[in-house]
Amino acid sequence: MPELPEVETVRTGLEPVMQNKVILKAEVNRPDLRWPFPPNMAQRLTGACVVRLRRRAKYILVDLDTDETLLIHLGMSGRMLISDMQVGDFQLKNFVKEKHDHVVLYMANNIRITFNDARRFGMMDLVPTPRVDKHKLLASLGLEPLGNSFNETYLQLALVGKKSSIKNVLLDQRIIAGLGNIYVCEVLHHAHISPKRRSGSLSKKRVNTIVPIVREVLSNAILAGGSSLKDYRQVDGELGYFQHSFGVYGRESLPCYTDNCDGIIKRIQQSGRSTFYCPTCQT
DNA sequence: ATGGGGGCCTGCCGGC
DNA sequence: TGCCGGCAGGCCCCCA
Repeated sequence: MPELPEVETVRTGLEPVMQNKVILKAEVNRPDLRWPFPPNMAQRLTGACVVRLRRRAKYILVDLDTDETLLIHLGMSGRMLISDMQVGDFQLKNFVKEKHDHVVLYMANNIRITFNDARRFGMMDLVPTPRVDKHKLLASLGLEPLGNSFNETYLQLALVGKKSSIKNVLLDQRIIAGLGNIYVCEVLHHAHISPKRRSGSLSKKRVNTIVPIVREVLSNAILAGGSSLKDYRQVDGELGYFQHSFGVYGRESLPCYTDNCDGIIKRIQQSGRSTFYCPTCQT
């Protein structure tokens, strides 16, 4: 699931239970996710105090007082679970481990944070904090869509002369970092632009409309995530899997929501991935 | 240089 | 009930 808004919601949810807290113990239950964990990850996390949590694109960055940063990506199915524990739980090992609980952090505030990822497309790495931006996976990321540098001129420049479809370009993390399959579909639906359009064929005027729509769609989703984020004690503590209602994604064969449009949502494949759009109002 | 497809994994759902 | 194909919100990597 996790695109930028979901990752931001997870970061927000983790902040109060991790920031300024010491990791008493880290448990690593397998050698890898998508890639091997860094050497001695458990030992390097143990005893570290979390200084702050940041987000870059779909990555969560946990800065530690050891001058290392824990880099986390949730992949397709990664989740963070927050749960209470009794003092000493981590020594007694008496809590129930669910399938795919790959990494467990026992925090000094008697809270346990569990990284669960069925498909294991996620990743974790430990890198020196000053060099985290140079990490192979972060180095080539494009602009944050909610940052100040992302503007009409930037997008025009990024699209000019491009032969690939506007959908694939908006999905390209080297250009805009954080949009995924769902929100690209949503953005293009709002902008009334066909996902099949060659990027270079869009007028400047139409390109310009995309920028505020990206901002709006993402910030609304973050707001929705934030408001669905209850106190972890009241729910199951699962972060990263709240359900939104989407305007076009997943609505194949249903009527288009656009005002005065009587179109029916269609689903096609682009670069092997599903695209949902309205052939009537998206041109 | 860039675009497209394969592959990584497991789970779930619908059809037969 | 069981099996099978298709699908899933990510992204690296290889090939043309």
